[in-house]
Amino acid sequence: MSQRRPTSFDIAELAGVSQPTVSRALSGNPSVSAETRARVLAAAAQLQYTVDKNASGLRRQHSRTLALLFFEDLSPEDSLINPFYLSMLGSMVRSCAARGYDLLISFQQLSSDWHVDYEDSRKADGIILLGYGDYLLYRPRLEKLIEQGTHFVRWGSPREGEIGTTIGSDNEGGGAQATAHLIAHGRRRIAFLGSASPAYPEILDRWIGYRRAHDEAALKVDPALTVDALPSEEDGARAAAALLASGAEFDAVFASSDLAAIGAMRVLQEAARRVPDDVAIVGFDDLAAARSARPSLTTVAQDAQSAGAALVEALIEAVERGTSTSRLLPVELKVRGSTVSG
Amino acid sequence: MSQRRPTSFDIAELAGVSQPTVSRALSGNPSVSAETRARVLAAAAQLQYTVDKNASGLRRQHSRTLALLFFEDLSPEDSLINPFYLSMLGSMVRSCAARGYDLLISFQQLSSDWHVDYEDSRKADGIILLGYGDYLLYRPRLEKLIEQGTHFVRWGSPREGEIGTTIGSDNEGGGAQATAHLIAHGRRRIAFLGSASPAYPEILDRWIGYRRAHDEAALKVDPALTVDALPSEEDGARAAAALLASGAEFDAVFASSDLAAIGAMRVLQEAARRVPDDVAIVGFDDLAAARSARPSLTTVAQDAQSAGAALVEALIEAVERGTSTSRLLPVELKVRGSTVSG
DNA sequence: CGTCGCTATACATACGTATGCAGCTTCGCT
DNA sequence: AGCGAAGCTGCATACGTATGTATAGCGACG
Repeated sequence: MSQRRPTSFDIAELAGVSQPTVSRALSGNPSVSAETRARVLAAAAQLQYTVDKNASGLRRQHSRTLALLFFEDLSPEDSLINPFYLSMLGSMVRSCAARGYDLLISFQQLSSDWHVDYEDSRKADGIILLGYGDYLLYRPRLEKLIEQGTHFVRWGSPREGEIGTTIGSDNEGGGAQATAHLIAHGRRRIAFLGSASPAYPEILDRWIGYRRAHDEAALKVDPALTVDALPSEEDGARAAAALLASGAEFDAVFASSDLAAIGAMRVLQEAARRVPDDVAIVGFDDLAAARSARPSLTTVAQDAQSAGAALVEALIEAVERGTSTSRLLPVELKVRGSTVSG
Repeated sequence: MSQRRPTSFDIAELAGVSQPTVSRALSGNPSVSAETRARVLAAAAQLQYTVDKNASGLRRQHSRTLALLFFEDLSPEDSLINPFYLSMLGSMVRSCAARGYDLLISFQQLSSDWHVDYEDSRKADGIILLGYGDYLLYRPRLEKLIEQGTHFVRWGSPREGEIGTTIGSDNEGGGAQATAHLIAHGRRRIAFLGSASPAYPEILDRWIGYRRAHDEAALKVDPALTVDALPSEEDGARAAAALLASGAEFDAVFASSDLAAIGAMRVLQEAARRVPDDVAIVGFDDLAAARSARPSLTTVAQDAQSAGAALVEALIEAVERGTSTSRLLPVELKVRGSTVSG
């Protein structure tokens, strides 16, 4: 019953033309007459013909496939991907589909050997890199990719001296906005939950924005109020606990991620600090969880839809035209219940 | 600088053997002597050779790639994938990698034409189907897949009369457990937020469990307490509002998904019903959001890790051996603050 | 000592497509 | 009418791999 699947030769025979003509007709080559094209299309439809992508890829030396590579330092086993990346997934898939590309997906431990051989093995024409992780571990891999001539685009912090094409949010601007918002509402001792280390450039940028807002308000940044926290609920909780234990005074928290903010909010509430009366909290990302937190979380929204689309567009541009440009995406402060009552 | 990538002929020349010997050596064919194999492997490593998967796939007529197909009725634009599916993603990717398969990812609107041509176009050897949607729309597509001889596995409700290989949680058992738990804590008027319609077999099964638990406790099910709700926060909120508006008395809610439960909890709290004192709430899925809800949400946990692995294993079995078996995965009730105080 | 059998390798080929090139037809221009 | 050009189409081929079949080498046994 299930016959051998039809090839372009079968279409050719049915349409009364040669196989090359079938190939040209289907690919929209203008040297095929309209009448012939119509016959070929009809035959193809009749036999439910689809191009064999293996053969096509072999012949054309590219696959019209992009590889999406998540990598994480943390959570080696349960590999919980950062929800923000996940929310990009939809728009990446849609953008790929709109451009006729497929999307291959994969995880890597940053600490692993990282044989990024999708492009090597011709399964993908280019790679989208997505992940938090120690930049000092990360950067040498990027250098190797460039050396190999691999097309890739990454989500990160586009700034001077960055390597490769980088798409990212305006982290510094977002950090400044968030902090300025807190200052405008009378907060003076604002803790930063994140890391001012160059190992995490995105978070560093948010911290730079935090500092800039202080400068602009002629306030001093107290180093005791900066506590390391990776973007996870557990780490945010841990950092908030450490902050409480340190005895430092603070009337606001700017967390470098929503997850950390939510973890911190839980710990602070359990310690009987009222949010936002005693402590105002701002996060970063605008995950769904930010909206459903109680109180709802004021946060700097990154536009995951645009981000995913921008990554795909940039990579396709790199693959097809060899050029590509880094981009900085705007962010937007969403004011909610964790900073203003009511 | 960036030379033409090496082929098996280059390896052959370097190792002083023929191209077929290279192919056999790399694929572990036992007819190659250990000494020759070692020479070939060394040459391959030296040139950083990787097999061209297009050529390999063309020759072998399969791609060692699986396609993952999300489809949704709802949210056509922002395409928010159900978080539970997303949490399967990790284990699916890992399982694929462990078996040497790649994973291709795609979305479909259930209402669209659904040209599932991944297998047709030889990009994938089989398809994993994941999604909520009206089963009456869904089933004809499955029949077509079977007719085409496509290998596929789907996440759903494995029961009598189901078509194709289906992996799913013990929804009926979970529904019964959740309901029995509420009954055991003295609740007598338990609302069900979901749908008792055959269009959503998983949800129907949860409702059947809900009814069975009532039967076993010699309680009557009040039809007025069953309210339609799709698995989304908005719909859960809407359903809870409808329930309140109906004036029906109830002292517990069993929501057929965590998202709906969280939406309902918010609405009930805003209506000054105390959780769990006035209303106990149980969800289904055990998303991360269930843990961070306030109060934390009692829920029936589905094991996303096992689920993803089981789907991949079943599909690979179908692809490689032509056999495959449906499986029912156990669930576990997680008791938290939304049903018991303290 | 010849032949058989086994092992390890080489030879030849097919998978299905896309494209450079050649050839044919038709038309227009002089 | 003759010639060139342009528009379509067919011919030949290459992409890189995997595998069926043939062959060479070698030891063993009658």
